[in-house]
This record gives sequence, structure tokens and C-alpha cells, in this order.
Amino acid sequence: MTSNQENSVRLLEHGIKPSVQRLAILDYLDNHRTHPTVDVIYEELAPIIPTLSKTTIYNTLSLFVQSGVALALNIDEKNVHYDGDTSTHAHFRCLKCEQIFDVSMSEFSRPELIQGEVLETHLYYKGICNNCKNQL
Amino acid sequence: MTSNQENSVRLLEHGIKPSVQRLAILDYLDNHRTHPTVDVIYEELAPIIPTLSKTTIYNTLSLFVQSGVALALNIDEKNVHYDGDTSTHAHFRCLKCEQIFDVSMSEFSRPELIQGEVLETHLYYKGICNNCKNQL
DNA sequence: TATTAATTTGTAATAATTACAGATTTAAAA
DNA sequence: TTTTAAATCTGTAATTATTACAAATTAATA
Repeated sequence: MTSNQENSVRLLEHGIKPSVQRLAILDYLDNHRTHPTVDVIYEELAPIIPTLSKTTIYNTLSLFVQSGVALALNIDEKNVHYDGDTSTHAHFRCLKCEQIFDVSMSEFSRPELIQGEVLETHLYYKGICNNCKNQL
Repeated sequence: MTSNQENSVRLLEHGIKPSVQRLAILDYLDNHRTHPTVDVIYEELAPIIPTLSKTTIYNTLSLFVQSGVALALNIDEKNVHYDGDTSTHAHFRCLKCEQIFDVSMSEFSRPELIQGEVLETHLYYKGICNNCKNQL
């Protein structure tokens, strides 16, 4: 459970002024490791911050991604999902229940021959999660 | 240079009836390893097949992906790119010139602990390609 | 307190994709 | 070959995620 206090410092360290909205979004990301979409975050936070706009969530998440506070996952064809954990890891998405799981991975494999300087690595696994497989 | 003939067989092997449009799209994918988008394919093929509809390209590519004839790449936030090469490999996208390169990779790393059965693996590298780096 | 800058908000615009129904083409049956 | 049915293609309209933008609000500074 990450506190508001810690995330405030975390934002400042990345040169971001911690507003109410920004903190709420970062806290949400930190306390829900579900890799939520903009819409999910909006649905969840709107009752708490009644004036909250979806545009703010888009803007804030873009800012977070650019500043290295969060990751944008393109593991789903329809929606972008966000991850507050920027440490090295992969993701697994269940094609049935659509949940996204973290996959621990200490380092990504680097190919010997690559056409340039790598700044980001995204490793996505897709399949059927154990939960869904047991339900068949 | 893949010929119309071979791709015709390739489609049949995947249970797809080789129409003029489907063959043109598959030929294009095969002969241009640029990982084109729907729009690019449309711009290129429309002059050749004047009646071609963009909807057909969407439908055909969905069919190809579902049948295992092509891969859909979500390496670009804006557009889906398509790859006619379904063999195991990764991709590198230059954040400057936006080109997508194939990265050879004989097999994807499988993590020891994964939450389900993996059916697809997508490995995307992003950075600055050698060409763009030399131009700085 | 007055002024300026930064942030947020809501609406409108954009753009990719999908739904759908009619037109066309292909295949099969008569 | 002609008729009939099935599959495919096409164009338009609808949907949906995202971005642009300008006004409103909030925070910071003088």
C-alpha cells in the first residue's frame, strides 16, 4: 500500500508537481496492480474527485509515461493499459478473461544483432491463464 | 520475391480461398518487409485494384491473423502494423524515422513462472536506429 | 491583494476500426 | 448453359479512443 506521501516525493523526483489529480492517479496505479485503462481509472476516481475529467487522466498518464513514472502497455488491441511499476518485467494477458498479469523477469534478452540503440523493451505473452484453464 | 502461385497455395493450406484481393494483400506483405499499416496497403494497392475497399483490407488482415498467415504488431501506439512472416522473431521500431525492423531471434525466452499457457509472444524493442543516429 | 503561470476541465474535432446491408463475384446444382 | 445459392467485396454510417483547444480554475509569485 503506497501512501500519498511517498508518491508525492516520487513525482517531485521526476520533476512533476504533485496535484490532487496526479496523486490520485498515481496512488490508484500503485494500489491496483491490474494495469488499468483510462476508462477504468476514470470510473474509479470520478466518485472520489467529482470534478475529474477524462482529459486530465489522458494528460496525466502521458506525462507519467514521458517522465518515466509509469509504463504504457500495448498488449491489448483495443485499449492502452498503464503500469505504475517501471522496473524490468514482462506481461501476460489472458485472451479469455482479459486480465493482465506481471511476469517477473530480471533482464530482457538482448539480441546480438540489433539495428540501433534500444531505449525500451516490451515483452508481451498472450494465452489462457491458469484460472480460465481450470474452468473449462 | 514471392509469387502469386506460391501464396495461393499458402492461403489454401490455411483454409482461405485465394481471391484477387487476398492474394494482392498477401503478395504485398511478402514483397515489402516494411510491416505496413492498412492505410499503406490501401494506398499501394488501390491503383492496381481500383475497386479495392479499405474494409476489405481490414477484413482480410483480420482473417490472415486469425488463420496464422500474418502477424498483427502493436509496436506503434497509433496504427497496427502487419507482418507476413509468422516465424519466430522480434521487432525494433525507430522512434525517430518510425521504421520497423525485423530482429532475428530463434526462440523467445520463456519465464520459469508464468500464470498460464502461452499462445503468443510479442517482443518489441524501441529506440533510435543506426541510420538516424548517424544523421545527428 | 493583484498578477502571472500552471493545471484542469468540457466540448469539439480527429482518426482508426467495425457494423451492416447491398452489390458483385464465385461455385454448385439443375 | 442456365439457375440458384454461397461467399466475398464494397461503401457508407456508426462507434470509439484519443487529441486539440479554449475557457475556467487553482496555485504561485510579486
